[in-house]
Order: sequence, then structure tokens, then C-alpha cells
Amino acid sequence: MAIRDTGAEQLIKDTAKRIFFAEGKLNATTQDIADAAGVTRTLVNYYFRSKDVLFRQVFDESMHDMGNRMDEVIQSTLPFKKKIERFIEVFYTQLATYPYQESFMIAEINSNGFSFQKKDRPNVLAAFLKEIQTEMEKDAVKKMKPMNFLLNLFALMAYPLLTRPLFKIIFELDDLQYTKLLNERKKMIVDILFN
Amino acid sequence: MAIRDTGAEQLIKDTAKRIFFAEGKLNATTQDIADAAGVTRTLVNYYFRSKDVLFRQVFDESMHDMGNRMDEVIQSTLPFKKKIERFIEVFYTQLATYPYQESFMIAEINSNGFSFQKKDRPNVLAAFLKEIQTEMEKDAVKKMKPMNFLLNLFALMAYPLLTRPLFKIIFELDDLQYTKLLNERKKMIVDILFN
DNA sequence: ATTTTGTTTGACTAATTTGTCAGACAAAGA
DNA sequence: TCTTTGTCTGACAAATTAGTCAAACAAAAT
Repeated sequence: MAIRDTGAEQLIKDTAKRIFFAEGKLNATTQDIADAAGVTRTLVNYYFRSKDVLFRQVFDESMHDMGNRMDEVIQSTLPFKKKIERFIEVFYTQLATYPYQESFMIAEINSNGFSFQKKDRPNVLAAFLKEIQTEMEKDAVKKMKPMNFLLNLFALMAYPLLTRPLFKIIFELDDLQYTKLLNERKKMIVDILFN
Repeated sequence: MAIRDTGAEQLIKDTAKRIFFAEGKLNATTQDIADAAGVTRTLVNYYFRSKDVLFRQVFDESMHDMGNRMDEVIQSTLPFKKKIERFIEVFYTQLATYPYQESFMIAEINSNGFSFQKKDRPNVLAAFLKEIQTEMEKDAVKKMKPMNFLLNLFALMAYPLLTRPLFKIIFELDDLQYTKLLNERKKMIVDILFN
């Protein structure tokens, strides 16, 4: 009965994440993943019965991880502005190792819909929206729907990463220059969001 | 020698655009497109030798259209702020009919790279960046790298559209409510960008 | 009317990718 | 040692998708 954990299952998942999120190969086949993991494709089917199951599992876990990482910051006792700065930092760190994660998530949701178990963490978001509201009343940030404040935060952080290959060409920048531009944004985003 | 234009070629392209950009079926097959257009798949191969050619043609044309629409606004004689407002309006109109266009472009660039003929319109962007710079010196907008101003503009416009299915669920909004939220953003984006 | 030429299709082939299954292999238990 | 059981593989079958080709069709030209 005991599982003999050889690490293969985790290896396959990690490899899949690397291919999807780090290498941006959004349409990788199971063979691609098996090859990259150094196992046979049959083994992928042994652990995950089908391609869909593997994809969904990778998707769900990543979604969950991301949620946890952010909740942790949101629920911390830091003062609001520090909290946002920390939030940006966490987001950028994650995207440094997995630059295509957002892309993958968005594409996946667009094509295969989205089933999300939001029964857990029921009021984390609500509490944070309320905290934002409070800051607005203190005139610390521009008055708007708190949801829009959050959308703005994510937009300013994520969009330049999502569109990196596009804007690299539009602006005629090399990788290093674009990375520099991105890093300058961390401070700028805070400046924009706060009065 | 004369082409007997039956409209089939254009029909196929338009249908492809509809499926990709309006319905968000990013991984549609040539069969899907043929079916939706009411023609046989063979005909798709008659006009466009391969799937890749069709995809690229749709991609290039859309990219070009979008570029033109935006250049038109950028090169207009409107005062700067009006120009930005008009820009947002144009962008929103386009995304109302083709909500998934950005998604498609990004995914396409991520997986298949990007060859862009930027020999045309060589200085449109440069001129606009300069105009932004001038506005910064007049203190009309926050001081930053003009490129970042542009990135912010696009981010604030596009991101909430890209992630619509995701944030609909996160915020627990229905379609109508989300659309309302989006529309409120038009004015807000201007408020954020300008002093 | 007949030929020509561009358009469209059905049937076929090829390529790619996924899924299954019997059996090999190796670690643990008897 | 022998058996059991979980892990892994190679060979095969199935499904999906893309591409080709000869021939049917229809509009124009002769």
C-alpha cells in the first residue's frame, strides 16, 4: 500500500511548470514535458491519467501558491504603504523566475474556463478592500472604487511583464534595458498609486 | 488571369478574427474556422497554403490595423490630454468588438516570436515620446521615463480586459457589473496619468 | 457552344499527439 | 529466496489535425 515516492511525480510537475512558466512554451505537448523531465511519456500518463489532469493540477497548484503568497502579505501587520511595496516586491520576485506564469493563467482561463474554489479565504479580499477604502478616506490614495485600486496595482505590475516581447521591439530595447525599465517601475508604481 | 473574388478569402480571414479575437478560442483548428465560415477546410488551404500562413496573415493585418488606428490619434493635432482621452476611447471601442485580441497577440508572440516590419512609421513613436517629455516639463503629467508613461497607459487600459474572466470571479461580479467597472475606468485612467 | 481558368469540394495521405496495456524492473515483505 | 507491489517502459492503437490531389463546378473568354 505504501507509496514508494521516487520523486518522479513531483519532477514531472516541476518540469511542466518550468516549461510553461519559465520558457513560455504554452502549447507544450506531454512528450515535450516528458523529454525535458528525462522520463517516458508513458510515465506522465501513469501519474496523471491524461494531459488535462496534469495541466489542471499545475494550474491549480500555481494559482493556489500565488494566492497564498499574496494573502500572506495582505494579512500582514505592515502599514498600508509598506504592504503595497512588499506586495510589489513579492510579485516581481515570482515573475523573475516564472515570467510567463500570468500569460499561461490567462490563456488557460480564456480557453478552458475557470473553476475556482474560493470557499477558503472568504474574507481576505473583503478585508483588504476595506483597508483600501480606509486609506482613501485618509486621503492617502486617490479616491476610487477599491476594486479599481487593486486592478491598477496589478495592471501596473503585470502588464509590462506580459507584453515584454512586444514592447521590447516597440521600444527597441534589449533584454537588459527592459529589465532595467521594469525595475525602475517598482518605485514609480507606488508614486502613482499614492498621493 | 483576373481574380474572380468571391469573397471567400476575406470571409475566412474575418471568421478567423472573430473566433480568435471575439470568441477567445485561441487554439482553434483550421476545421473550426472553416466550419464557422461555412466552407470546407480544403478551401482554407487553397487560399492560405497552411495554417501558419493564415495565422500570420491574420496576426499581421490586425497588428497593422491597430497600429494605424493608434497612429492616427497620436499624429492628430489634438491637445495632449484630449489626445490621450481619444486614445483610450479608440482602444476601448476596439476591445468591445475584439475582447481577446490582446490575449491572442501576446500568446502568439510568446510562442512564435515576432517579426515586425517597423521600417514604416519610423518616427511616430519617437515624436510621441518627445511630446510626452514636453508635457512632463510643463508638469502636466508626473515626471518619469516617457516609455513608462506609455506602458502605464496601456497597462491601465488593457490589463483589466485581458484578465476579465479572472477578476470577474475574484471580485464576484457578473458581466454587466464588470463592464460598468471598466467604463468607470476611462475617466479614472486620465485622472491617474495627469497631475 | 466550347474552351479556358479560377473556385470549390470529397476522398485520401501524412503527421502529430494522446491514450492503453502487457510486461519488465526493482524495492519491500514474507 | 520467492512473492508481492509499486514504478517504469516499449510497442501498439486511437484520435486529432494538417496537407494534397484529382476532379467537379461555374463564371468568363474565345
